Amino acid sequence: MAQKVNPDSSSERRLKPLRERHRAETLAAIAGAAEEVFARKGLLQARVDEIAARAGVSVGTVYNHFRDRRALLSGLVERRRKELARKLDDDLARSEAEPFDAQLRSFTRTVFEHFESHREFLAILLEADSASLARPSEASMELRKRVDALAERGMRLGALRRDHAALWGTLLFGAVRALLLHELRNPGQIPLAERADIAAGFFLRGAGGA
Amino acid sequence: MAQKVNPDSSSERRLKPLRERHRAETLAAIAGAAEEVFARKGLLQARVDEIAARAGVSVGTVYNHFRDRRALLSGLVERRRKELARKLDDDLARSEAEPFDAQLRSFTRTVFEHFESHREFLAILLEADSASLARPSEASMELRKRVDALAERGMRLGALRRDHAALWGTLLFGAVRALLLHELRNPGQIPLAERADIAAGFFLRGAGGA
Amino acid sequence: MAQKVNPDSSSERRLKPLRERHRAETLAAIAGAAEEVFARKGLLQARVDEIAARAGVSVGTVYNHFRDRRALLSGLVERRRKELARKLDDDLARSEAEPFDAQLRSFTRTVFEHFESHREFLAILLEADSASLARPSEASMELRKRVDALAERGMRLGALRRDHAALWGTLLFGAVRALLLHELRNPGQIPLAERADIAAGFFLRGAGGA
Amino acid sequence: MAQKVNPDSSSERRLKPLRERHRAETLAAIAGAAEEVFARKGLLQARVDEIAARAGVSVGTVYNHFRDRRALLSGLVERRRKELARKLDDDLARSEAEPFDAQLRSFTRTVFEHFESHREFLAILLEADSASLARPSEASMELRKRVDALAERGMRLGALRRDHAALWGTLLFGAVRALLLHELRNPGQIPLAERADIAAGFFLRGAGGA
DNA sequence: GATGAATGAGGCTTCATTCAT
DNA sequence: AATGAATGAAGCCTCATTCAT
Repeated sequence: MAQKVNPDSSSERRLKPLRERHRAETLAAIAGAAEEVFARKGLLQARVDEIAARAGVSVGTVYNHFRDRRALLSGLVERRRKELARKLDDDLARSEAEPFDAQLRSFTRTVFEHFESHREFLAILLEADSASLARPSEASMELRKRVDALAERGMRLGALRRDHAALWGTLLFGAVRALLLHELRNPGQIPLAERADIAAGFFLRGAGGA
Repeated sequence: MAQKVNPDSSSERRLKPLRERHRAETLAAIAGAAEEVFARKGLLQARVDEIAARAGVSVGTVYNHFRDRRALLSGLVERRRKELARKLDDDLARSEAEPFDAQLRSFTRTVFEHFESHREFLAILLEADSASLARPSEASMELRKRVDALAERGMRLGALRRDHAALWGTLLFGAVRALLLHELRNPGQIPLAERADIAAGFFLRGAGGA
Repeated sequence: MAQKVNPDSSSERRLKPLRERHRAETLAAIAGAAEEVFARKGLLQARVDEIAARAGVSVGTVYNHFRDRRALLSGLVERRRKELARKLDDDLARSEAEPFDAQLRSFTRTVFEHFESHREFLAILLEADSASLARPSEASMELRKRVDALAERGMRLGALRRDHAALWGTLLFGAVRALLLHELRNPGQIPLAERADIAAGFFLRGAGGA
Repeated sequence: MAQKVNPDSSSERRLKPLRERHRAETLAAIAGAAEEVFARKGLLQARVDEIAARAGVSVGTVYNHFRDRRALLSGLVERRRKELARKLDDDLARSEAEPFDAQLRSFTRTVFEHFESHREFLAILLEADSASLARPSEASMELRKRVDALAERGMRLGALRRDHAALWGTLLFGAVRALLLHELRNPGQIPLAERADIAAGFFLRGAGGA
């Protein structure tokens, strides 16, 4: 393959990506550290300089990447939520043809898996969600859209009743959240796969008798 | 026997109760103000100064009644939780003989009513609940006991399945919480009584189709 | 003996002394508590309300007896110093005819005995002495007068040199103070009587060889 | 070997030392200001704000260098004590071969000189010494070691009696302290050199007659 | 860009003192 | 004269943010 190289710009070409790569690495380090510190200390007590220290950079560097503390936090939250949103989109697309029951289980499973890999940060998401009652974030809305879309499918397929259409999303979310909290407080008690099934089963059939 | 009552000494007798009454009033004023300010500004941003000002007392007075900011907040939360716990006890006692379905509706109704009368403070309870993931408060445990007791009754009456006995409490709580959040974000959309019925219905039967 | 009693005023006569006696008791209780608390917590950290509590009275009562915190403290110090001054006066008068050597030992012994009976408060006196470098208190001057009078006697009797007349008082005080401090830090190591002798001996002859 | 020195990179090399130098200057400014303010206002009344202002820095900067007010104060005291300890070590080494009489005078002279150059801070040292009766600081112990070492020499040389070996250090300290206090209250009355001689003379021979 | 010392507004808490009862 | 809740000025300390190097 012929390489079209402009000798003069080659170093420049490489330079930028290099810098960008380095920039990205720094950013990732900060984000990772922030995630950990926010998770460990809580939204209130997490301090910027501790995040910087844990990321192995100076405070100044943190502020070169994020406008302020608020931006750092919300950036993180949004990032994780978008990640989850993407996964859920894949999921919804993949399971389109399956019966609703399977779609629902796939959905809850994806959610539980996502939290499993960022378990530490879970507390933050739960907290942030409650703390900003007034103004649900954009990413939070994005998530809601997926849940609502799933609920809509369920109703279309006749798997969900239509009597409280507007609430199914909220309630599915609530059931998942409750199990996540349970898992946080009683770690390792119920295997992930089962948790997903329980959430889906409860959402569909409730706790009612035989 | 003739009672030798010195009318002047009665003032002495009344002295202590009077002070105590006044002290209690001050306490109530502080608690009320704190509830409002914490609710309006959030757990993070509420300032002791502002609470004192709104209560019409000086900062020092706040600290005469609460060791520190933390104690003020947790005191409030505990107080409200205990209040609710008491109401739920009454409720459980009153509805003992009724069918489980009715007991459950009564229970959820009491919870919604409680939050309705302290709507401003609701955000705090929800927040505080998540924020203290590690160490659920005593009062929080008290509430859980009531939910678990109700679930136990349900299972005894054959109204609830036994397959996930340990989770029913958590899930009922989750459903109620979800509807509370929905109400907070869409105020006045669903009447209280109906909310209670929806929560109970969903818990028993899920969202699954006809 | 005929008692000349005015029947109308008799109750009044007894009343006043009674009240005064009671007043004196309260005062003593406060002073005692203050002495203890100042000694235990230090001049800086001793709090008025703790003193009141330990005296078994309310804060208000403390302020009925002392203008302010400063007056309470200096009152105490002055009181103890005056007590010591009185004892030293007795001492000086009693030992007037004895040889200087004996007078000196008697003097130091009285000082050590005084501190022995208020050991806890000793730290305060030492502290207060240094702390108020600028303005030695009136009572402090009173004490100095006694020491200086003793030194003057010593010189008159030819027992003390005259080369540094103005300093003997200071140096005697210094020697006594040093031994008091030693005792505080190594309690019970040297019996009181010996301490007095050591101080007197050192003051007269120094530490120099045979 | 040719040294490839990039002049531009030298600035990088100098960067850290420069900052460190500046940091050290700030520290010195704070320490100096603290010394002055503590001396002028007293251990009790000196405020951190004022120290910062006088040092020409913000409060925060003070706290970047000292954990808290207590650390600031004890840091200062320790620093001065260590300084004196070093001087005394030099002194003890230098005068080793001289007769004890001369060693002693050299010792006291060094102490008086030290206080002369930090006269303002003297009050603090005297105060701090009494205030911390319970727990003599490390540096305070260091000083005691020097005095005790000197006393030990004196006894070895037969210049000091052995009857109260353990007390000579304490008593020498006491004599010096007494003269310092005298100087503070009657400034300029006795020249420094003479003060040192008086202290030494008194310690060796006492105040006793011809 | 990275660094990290400096900044200083902002919040919490204390505690001597007052005063209505 | 005693009480003790209320007062609020005063201090300490934190920590997000800036900026000179």
